Amino acid sequence: MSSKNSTSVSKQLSDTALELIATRFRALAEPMRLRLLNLLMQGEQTVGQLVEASGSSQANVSKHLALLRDAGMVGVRKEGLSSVCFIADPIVNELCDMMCRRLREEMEGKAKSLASGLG
Amino acid sequence: MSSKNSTSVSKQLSDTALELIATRFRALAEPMRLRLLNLLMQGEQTVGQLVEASGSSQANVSKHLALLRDAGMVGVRKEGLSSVCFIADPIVNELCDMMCRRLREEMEGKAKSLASGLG
DNA sequence: AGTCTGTATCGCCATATGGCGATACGGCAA
DNA sequence: TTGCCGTATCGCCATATGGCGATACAGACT
Repeated sequence: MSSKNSTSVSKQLSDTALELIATRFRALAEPMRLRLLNLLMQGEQTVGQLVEASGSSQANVSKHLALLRDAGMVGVRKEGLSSVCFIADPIVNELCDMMCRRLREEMEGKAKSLASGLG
Repeated sequence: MSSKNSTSVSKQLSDTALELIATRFRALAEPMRLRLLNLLMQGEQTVGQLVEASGSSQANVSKHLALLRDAGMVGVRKEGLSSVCFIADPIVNELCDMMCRRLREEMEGKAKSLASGLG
């Protein structure tokens, strides 16, 4: 029980844990990667499809996908010549949904205070 | 209904929405900021306390806190000479808890497969 | 074999960002 | 007023990273 992670009230995180968490969040911290994930939420897609749908270059999409793959968020399955990508970690959906919901609430709040504070 | 946002099954996100989401995630994508948030999860703290507890410089802590404040995640209340900081958005706890849980599962899985795959 | 297609990777550049020391600001004390 | 304390901000540097074009690679087709 001498672990530094006291599971009682305060859960202090170790440096390495912080790095790991930060890395995961960093994977979600780029609009293009979020776009790719958002596209993949609609179902599996080949890299080529993602390139076309995202409007970005093939090189960039490939690079972003590699990062998402390294982060364990996206999986890849070969199918003929193509690489079929899919969301490998359901936490992606949860995190994005949560963040979207929060943003929506916030925007509604802002709109309301704007409307009431116009005078 | 010719909008690119087909509201049926798939929820396509606009560019600005993606930017906003990415910005929020980016605020969580740095170990030092995660450390500050982790410290604040134990309760309100002055900037000075955070400087000491984090082991970072006063300038850096201040800069990170400013970013977290801009992201709406941390609030500040003046108390005498000091600035007392607190977590302003409960989503911080949810997101971090979720991510920590996920990492723990993952590490346990890795340990298990490592143990069984040693041969 | 050669060729084409789909992806991955490389080199480069521009920008963004973290950390540092120094300094400025704002409020309290004497 | 002067001086001190707690924070915020500035300038600088080093690194990391996104986007781009070019290229390498791997598998399928002829």
